[in-house]
Amino acid sequence: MLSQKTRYAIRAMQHLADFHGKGPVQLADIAEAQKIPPKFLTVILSELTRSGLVASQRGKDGGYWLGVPPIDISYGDLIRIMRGSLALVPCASRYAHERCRNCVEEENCRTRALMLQVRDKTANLLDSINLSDSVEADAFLQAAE
Amino acid sequence: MLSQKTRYAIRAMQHLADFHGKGPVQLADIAEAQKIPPKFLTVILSELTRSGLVASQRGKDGGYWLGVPPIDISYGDLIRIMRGSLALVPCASRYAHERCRNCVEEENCRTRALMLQVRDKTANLLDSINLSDSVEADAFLQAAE
DNA sequence: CTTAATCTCAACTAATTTAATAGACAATAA
DNA sequence: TTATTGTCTATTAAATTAGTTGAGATTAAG
Repeated sequence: MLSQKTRYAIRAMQHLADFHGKGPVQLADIAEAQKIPPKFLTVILSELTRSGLVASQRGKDGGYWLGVPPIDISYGDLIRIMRGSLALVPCASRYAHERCRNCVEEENCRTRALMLQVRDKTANLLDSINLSDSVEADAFLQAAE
Repeated sequence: MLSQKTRYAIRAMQHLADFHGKGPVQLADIAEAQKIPPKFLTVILSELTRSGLVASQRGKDGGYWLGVPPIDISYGDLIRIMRGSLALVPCASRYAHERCRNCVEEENCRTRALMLQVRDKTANLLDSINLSDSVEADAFLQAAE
C-alpha cells in the first residue's frame, strides 16, 4: 500500500500540474484544495523540491510550481521518490535493490523472479502515465499494452 | 512492500508444498529451515490454518500440511490472505474495497483508474503462479502473457 | 530598511502498525 | 499418564508513519 504521505504527494503534484505555467501556487492553496494538513504538506513539498521535480520561491508572492514539464513526470517517478521503490520486496527493486532481512540466500529465493516480474509490470504501467495525462476512467486503456 | 509476516508466510507455505503428501511437518522444522522465529510462526500458521489453506493436528506426531493441493494455492491468494489486498490503495482493491481516508470523492479521484489497472496486472501475475510451480529464474516467462 | 508573506528545516511528539514473546490451554499418541 | 505438539489471547517491544512546533531564511513592497 502507498503511505498517506505518498498519496498526499501525488495529489499535490496533480494540483501543481493543473496550474503549470500559471505562476507559483501557494502551499495553503494546495492544502485546502487537496485536503492535506498544511504543516505536513510543508514536509512533503520540501522533499519534492529537493528532488528537483518541484521548484519554489520564498517570500511574498512565492509558492511552488513544477520544476519539470508535467509530461515528464510519471506516477512511477512520484512513487519511487516518495517511497524509494516500486517493488513488493527489497530484493526485487531495480533502482533500490537491497537484500531482504531474515531471508534465505538470494539465489535460493523462490519468489524473487516472480516479484521482479510484478515490479516490472507495475513499473511499465506507472511509468506510462504522467502528470499531463487525464487518467480518467479508461483514458489510458490503450497504454495498458 | 510485503510485511515480514507475509514473507514468512510465503516461505512457510513453500516449505509445506515441498512436503506435500508426506505427512505432517512440525512447526519447529519449518521455523528452522526457513529461519522464522518459532513463536511468531505459531501466529502465522494459526492464521493460515484458520483460512483453510493449511490443515493441522495437535499432539505427538502432529504438525501442519497443506489443506489444499499446492497447485490450487496461488501467490495472489497468499498475499490476499495475509495483507487483505493486492492493491496499492484501498479504493483500488477488488475484494477488499474501501474508501481512502482523507481523500477527495472517489469519482473525482484522478488515480483510481490507474491504480485499478496496476492491481489487475499484479493480480494477473500473482494468480498465475502457484505453490506447485518452481518459480525459478524464468520458469514462468510464458505465463507473463 | 521594515514589515508581512512565504518557504525551509530540524527536532519532536503522537498514533498506528508490525514484529515478536509469554504463558495458559487443548488434543493426541504411546 | 506423560511428553509432544498445536491453539489462542494478551502483552510487550520496536519500528514506522503521521503530523506539529517553532525558529529561521527569502522576498516583494511600501
